[in-house]
Amino acid sequence: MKIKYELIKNYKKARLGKLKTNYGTFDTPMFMPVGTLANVKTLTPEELYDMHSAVILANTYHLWLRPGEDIVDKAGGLHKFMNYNGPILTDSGGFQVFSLAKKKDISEEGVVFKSHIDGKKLFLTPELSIQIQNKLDSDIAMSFDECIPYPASYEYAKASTERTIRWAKRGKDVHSNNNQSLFGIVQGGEYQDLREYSAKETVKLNFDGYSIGGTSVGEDKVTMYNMIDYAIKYLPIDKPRYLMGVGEPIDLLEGVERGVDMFDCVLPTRLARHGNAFTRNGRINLKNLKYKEDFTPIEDNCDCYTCKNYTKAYIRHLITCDEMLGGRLLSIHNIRFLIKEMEEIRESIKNDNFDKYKEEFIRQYKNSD
RNA sequence: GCGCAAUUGGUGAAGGGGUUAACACGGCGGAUUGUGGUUCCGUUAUGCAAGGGUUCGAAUCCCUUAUUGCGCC
Repeated sequence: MKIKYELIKNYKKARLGKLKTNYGTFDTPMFMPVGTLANVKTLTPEELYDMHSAVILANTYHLWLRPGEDIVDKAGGLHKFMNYNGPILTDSGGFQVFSLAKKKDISEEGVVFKSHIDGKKLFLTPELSIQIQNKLDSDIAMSFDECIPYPASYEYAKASTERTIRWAKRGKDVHSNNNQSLFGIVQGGEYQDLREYSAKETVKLNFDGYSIGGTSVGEDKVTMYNMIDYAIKYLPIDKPRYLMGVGEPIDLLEGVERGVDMFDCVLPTRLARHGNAFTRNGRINLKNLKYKEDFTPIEDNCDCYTCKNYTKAYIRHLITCDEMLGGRLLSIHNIRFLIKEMEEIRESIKNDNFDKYKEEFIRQYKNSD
């Protein structure tokens, strides 16, 4: 079956909902950790369940190159391949074309670009992206889009946005996995009328959910929040809304306030590997000398495995020595931090005090040390 | 005891009279938003074994001392 979204409650524009999938039912708004190469870097599925993580995000482009969608198919699909019994969303590869192809040639048909592994010439089309995702057998597939750089001229953004809509239709036409839902992606750059146009045209194609893409590509916060506002009012209330690639603690609050249901971001795991941890008082860098003899947990009242068992001084030691356990322990903490934040956000919506929760969270987060 | 050579930061070192002592590693700090796990950026010797001298100018030349290495009695 496809996913089903049920809107439970509104608090102004913020939404409380339930997302029913073949791998369980989950509350929204939610945060989804990124597992590009069929794993959330350094973590096991059991560890993800323990921190109440639900959906994870894997990547079409990366799995297409290695190991190849046929291998995953032979394994019995992505869930069996990676031993994950929660819902999986696959990104389409559109963002990778934007982020890691130095030379790319975008045409109506698709994108020609070079493999980041061996430089081999690749050609990815909307149809191919969907076909690969069908084989990967994720629960949610994403349309193949072009992520517009920032800044971009109006003419470029308009042409690209219109093409992304044609690509969305082409992908939908070949989509053939009845156990997989398909989301459309709103683009439009920073332009209000293009965001509106993109949202309306994408909705006409009748997807199972809608994403807001093309954010967090170098624009300032105000511009990013505007990008959400411009588009989200044209999205149907009975379908999930997913803000792609956004995951700073404050951005989650800003997104929820505007009506976003789902977020994903590499930040908690990437920051972890570089020694950074989220705390209620802002981000800290465990590499800092001041933690050398700090034998307290990252956060005293955090319920994660890391905080219940390890000290800052020990994690600093691991990170300093480039030991993988350091990145693992910090990944556990950082993901749990965002998931816990979402739990509290949902609770605050339920209790009609989201505004107050948001204000208090931001006040504390920015008042670091 | 005599002769020869060496001594530059936390480390490996470049520079053999011209001004701010190269580069690398390490250290310290920052960045990171649909992940190219090894990335990027900033900073880090007011000082060249110590002292004295020559010179407009010395890590670079000279002298003394110390330490280290090699060779010879």
